[in-house]
Amino acid sequence: MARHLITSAIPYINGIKHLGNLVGSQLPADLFARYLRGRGHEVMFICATDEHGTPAELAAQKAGQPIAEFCAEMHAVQADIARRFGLSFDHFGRSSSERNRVLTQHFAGRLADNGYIAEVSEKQVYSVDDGRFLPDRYIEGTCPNCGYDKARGDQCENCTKQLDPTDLIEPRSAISGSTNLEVRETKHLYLRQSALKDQISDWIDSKTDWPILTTSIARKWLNDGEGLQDRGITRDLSWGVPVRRGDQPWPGMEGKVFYVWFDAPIEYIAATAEWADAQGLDDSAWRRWWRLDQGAGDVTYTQFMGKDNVPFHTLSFPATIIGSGEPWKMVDYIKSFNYLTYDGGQFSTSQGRGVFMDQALEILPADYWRWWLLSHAPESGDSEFTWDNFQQSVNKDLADVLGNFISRITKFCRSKFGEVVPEGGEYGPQEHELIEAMAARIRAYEDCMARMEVRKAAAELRAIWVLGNEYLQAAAPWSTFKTDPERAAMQVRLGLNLIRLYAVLSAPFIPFSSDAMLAAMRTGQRDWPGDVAGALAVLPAGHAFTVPEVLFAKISDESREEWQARFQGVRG
RNA sequence: GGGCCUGUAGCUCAAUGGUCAGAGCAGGGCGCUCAUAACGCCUUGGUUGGGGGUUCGAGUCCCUCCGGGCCUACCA
Repeated sequence: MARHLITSAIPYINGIKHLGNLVGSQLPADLFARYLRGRGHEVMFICATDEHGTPAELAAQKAGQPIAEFCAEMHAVQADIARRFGLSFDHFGRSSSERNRVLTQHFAGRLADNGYIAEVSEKQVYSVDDGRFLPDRYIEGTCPNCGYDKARGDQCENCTKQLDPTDLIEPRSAISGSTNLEVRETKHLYLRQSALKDQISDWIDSKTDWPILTTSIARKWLNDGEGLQDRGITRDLSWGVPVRRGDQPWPGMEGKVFYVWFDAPIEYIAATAEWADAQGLDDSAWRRWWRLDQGAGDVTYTQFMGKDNVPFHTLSFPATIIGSGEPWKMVDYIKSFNYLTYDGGQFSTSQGRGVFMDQALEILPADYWRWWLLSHAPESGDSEFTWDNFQQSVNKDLADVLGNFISRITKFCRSKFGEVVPEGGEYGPQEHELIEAMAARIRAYEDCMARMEVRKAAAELRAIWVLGNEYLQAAAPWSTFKTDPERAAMQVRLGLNLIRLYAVLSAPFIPFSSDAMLAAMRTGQRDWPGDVAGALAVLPAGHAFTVPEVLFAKISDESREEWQARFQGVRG
């Protein structure tokens, strides 16, 4: 039994996430966590909401709520949706927690003590009417290059030219439209990543088994231009972790907060502490996951994230940890994902394009989404969601291959033997062949899971389901029943046991259906099958079961067309 | 502009430089009748984006051209 720490990139607080966000981090992390738990390992699966930053403040403002209230509400909403998607976090924390405030300030203090913090004075655009400094992209104006009148301060979306806010002609606040802008001097703390570059670079080089997507992004940032640059870790905002040097004030930094990307990864640690608090445990309970000097030496730590998060997890956060000089657990494996696109374009939170998590659950059970998303996870490149493909895959895999298998065996049993596992008969060559084939498939499935090859794991699981149909076809209990009822009984008994086995094996992908299958078989025995023959004898003759309702209703053409139309345009 | 990823059957994807480039779906044929008109078996289908090169051997390595995507450091 091993100990696995798993974190999913923490979703931003400003709204309900779409399916692209889900498949890029939380869902595969959940798959992995459920699998490892199923294998009997000790798992700590952590997620949280990422609550700081300008977009959160603006979203709250737009909603007409105080920021703290807005975040509390949105956190509850996201937590509820996550639960309904079956995301099995041990704790779903909040980056605005007291635990994170203390830890973030602690790390900053340690970094300063070790000489990895620089104070830098810089000039930034201040909007007098908004009463706030504006990040570059919140300044709009006319592009000096192409004349586009909605160019942003960081880049013109029309001609793609990189811009500085001061390049813009007639600049205005993207928040209020105010042109009452001025350049003000402000002081910020910078994390001296450049001083840690060699250590980070060596560390990345040691990770030879990481996905290319992960290491290539890291190397690009390490080696591009003049190499890894220092990064500002404070902002002039009111909502965030107040800048302090450990538990001491930080002279000259009054009224400023830490940059959201500085405190967000620290929340992985803080959320584990929040978990301990919620469980009524003391600090040693979470430190044994995070401190190498307090029991985390045998922990394997895996992070899941979309590719846009990779620089922060391969560079900034490691810089924070290394720079602290303290023995914190660092990540062992980073599984990163490309993007899921929607019907040829991008999912877009701002434009409401695509399917959002709450909407997805309104129209179909979570397992439908889980299965499709995971079996089409964007691992080697971006992958595309289309309603046609979704309907076809889900109907074929879940309804026809798995669901119908369960129907045919349970209903056949009921009609010939009643709702009880029948007695009699002994295995012949077909059964031994099945067991052998099953064992090989399960091993392949385990290998894929261990390597976090999500799509391949899904394909193996599906092949395992197919074995059941192949067996039934070959064994044909409906024929043997006529001449050799005992043999038919043995075949049906094996078929019923396959359902339980499938429930156990499928649980990481489709946990709700897995529960329904076990409930129908009236068993709670969900041990991972070490010995396949034994696993197929768990339900003994005489064991009562219930023929389940249709587990996976098919998606009709009418529904598909309706949803296709509904989600084409703007959310609403 | 620079960098990275990607291009394989109608579709979605596999393939440590080494048998005849493989699966699933879709298409075609046959079988079965327990089952959600489901399942099983067989089968059609590819000049691996184009062109050069290295090699005994290239989907895989190199060069070049074409197409798609992403990143480029103050959104997170």
